[in-house]
Amino acid sequence: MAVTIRDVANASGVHISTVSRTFSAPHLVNAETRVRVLAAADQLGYRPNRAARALITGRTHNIGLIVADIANPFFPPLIKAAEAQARQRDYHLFVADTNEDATVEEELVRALAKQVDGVLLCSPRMSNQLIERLRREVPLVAVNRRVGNVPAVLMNVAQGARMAIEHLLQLGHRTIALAAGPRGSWTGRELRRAATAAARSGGATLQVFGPNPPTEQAGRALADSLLRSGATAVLAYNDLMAIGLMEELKSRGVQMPDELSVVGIDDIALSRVTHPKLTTVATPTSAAGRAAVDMLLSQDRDGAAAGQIMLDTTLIIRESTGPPPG
Amino acid sequence: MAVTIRDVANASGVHISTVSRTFSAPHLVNAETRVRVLAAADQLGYRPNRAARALITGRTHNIGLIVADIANPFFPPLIKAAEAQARQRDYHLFVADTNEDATVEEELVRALAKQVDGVLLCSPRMSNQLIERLRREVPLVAVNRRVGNVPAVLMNVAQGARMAIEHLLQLGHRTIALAAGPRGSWTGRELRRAATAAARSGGATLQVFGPNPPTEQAGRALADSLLRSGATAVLAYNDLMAIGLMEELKSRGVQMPDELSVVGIDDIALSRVTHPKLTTVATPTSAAGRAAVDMLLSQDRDGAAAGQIMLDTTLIIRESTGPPPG
DNA sequence: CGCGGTACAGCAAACGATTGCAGTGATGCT
DNA sequence: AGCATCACTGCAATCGTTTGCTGTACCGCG
Repeated sequence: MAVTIRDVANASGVHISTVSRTFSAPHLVNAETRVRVLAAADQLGYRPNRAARALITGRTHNIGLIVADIANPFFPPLIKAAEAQARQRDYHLFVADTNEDATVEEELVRALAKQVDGVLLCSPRMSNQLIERLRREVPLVAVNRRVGNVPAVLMNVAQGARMAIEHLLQLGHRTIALAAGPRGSWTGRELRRAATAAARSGGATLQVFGPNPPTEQAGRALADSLLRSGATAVLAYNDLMAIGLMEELKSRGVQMPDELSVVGIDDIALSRVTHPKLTTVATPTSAAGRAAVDMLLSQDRDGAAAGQIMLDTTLIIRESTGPPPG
Repeated sequence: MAVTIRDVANASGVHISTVSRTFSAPHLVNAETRVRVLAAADQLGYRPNRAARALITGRTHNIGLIVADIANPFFPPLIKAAEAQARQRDYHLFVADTNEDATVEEELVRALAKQVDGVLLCSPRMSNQLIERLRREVPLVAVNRRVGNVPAVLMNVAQGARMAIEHLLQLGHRTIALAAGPRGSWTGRELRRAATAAARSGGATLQVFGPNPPTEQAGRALADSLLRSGATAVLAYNDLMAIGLMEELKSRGVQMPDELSVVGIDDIALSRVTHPKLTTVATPTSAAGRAAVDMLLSQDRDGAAAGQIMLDTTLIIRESTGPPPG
């Protein structure tokens, strides 16, 4: 019932190999023949069967994208950009969600390995060791994680953290809290390292709270200890936590930024509509999605390792930061 | 280099067909042989090649999910639920984004048709006629769109609209505005029909503004005409528009809900953190994602049309609605 | 003892494409 | 004229599975 290469061959009076070549190596077939074949093909509505093609060429023209949580607003722009870029290169994108679970993550890579040409691992939670191992089974690009020389697209959160801390120092803050992210997050480690260094060199103390899941919920839960800590400003692992925290504080009547300054990371859409609007470090998620796809595909073609790239972040000052009280 | 069924056959001293049957029809192979094969298989790390399997069985165990805009916060929970449900049934999910473009939509269905067992069409923008035609080329489930007897998962926005309007009537509003959605949206038509009816039967007027793209931007742009219209309450096509509108109004110093009440639809995560918090009609997106996958797969098995299901919505009253001024 | 049945396991033909190789006619060069 | 070259096209093997059919050994039964 489906129209195959054979139908096209019959309809245009040539051998199937000629039809095949019309699509995959047009310069090898006579111009007249080519138009005849193409005419027949689109009159019949022929589309090459990708499974058959994959079987013989070994390339599926699919790529897998694995994220910790599709519903986390950080990811959709990345997914969107990756999908668009992939499609433009005639690739289709599998999307899979691990629910922040490292075990699921591994299983997913393995399950996908055979039916994709490569996998994009976004903010993976698994161990370095495992990533290096999986890399030998399937071409991989890590996003937001540096491990050995595994090809990676990184966002410069260290730089972002520095800018954020310097912004707070400049406002006069001397006791700053860091609402840390989940264990196993590369971004989280970078953040902590850079924030600590920046605070110290500015003569301030940085108090770390965590690890925490990267959720609004977790942000809420932090309100208590934060309030007791005496910190006058908080830098959160991501906007989601920052927003949760702000919600909780607001419900307790804490004025922001007058009583406490809050800075997030990511610049998700949400952060523009909170009250007060969130000061945050914007991460280039769309660019990262595109870059990751490009890196994966070029790696795939060359066989060569594709290196690692680091994308800059930007501090966006809105309304949730101000001078410390008193 | 990859391990195939042949390697497993060699390692366990049986014919490849026996290996194949060990996986796809275990009852046809002797218990002892079976354990031998399984042992060999997982020692070698064998995974059946889905392309080869697809080629002969005609079933890819993939399904396609097409949405208008991945970054629209309405969709990620739906995608997430669909992906989880699919995976549980041993299916993988292709995700594709149309950028709200009906032409891209059609092209995507066609491109995916050959390599999936079915397609989930979420809030499609294309014509009814086209949907019916495509349906003959590939199993389809429409989400948020009723067309003929195409299998569909619907959300009862009519009921939601009714509840919202009644809520506003009860508060005393008599001039209500509807910020309409995009042309070609089934949800939009339902909404308009139900809202108009509910308003009329409550003795109020409903003024329609639109069509508009379903974006924050569009909501912002509506502020002017809305303010001039004399309406004391607005029901928006979705939360995104409602939020955009609120942002714009806030920047002009309009107090909500005192001077104007706003109701959204969808209950996206954002709507809990705006100021004031948005009163909205919650749509069961996760349930819809799961249901759509189930419907697609059962349709696929039975060949029979799978019907249409309608999921209930809930009115969530928060802070953006109150009595009209004066 | 022979016959039918059962329970496995192997054989080989598909599925729909790609691709190295060989064949053909025409053309160019000497 | 003869030979090498070229441009094209056909042939057939191949990718990794599934599955209908055939073969074989064994069992129970009459």
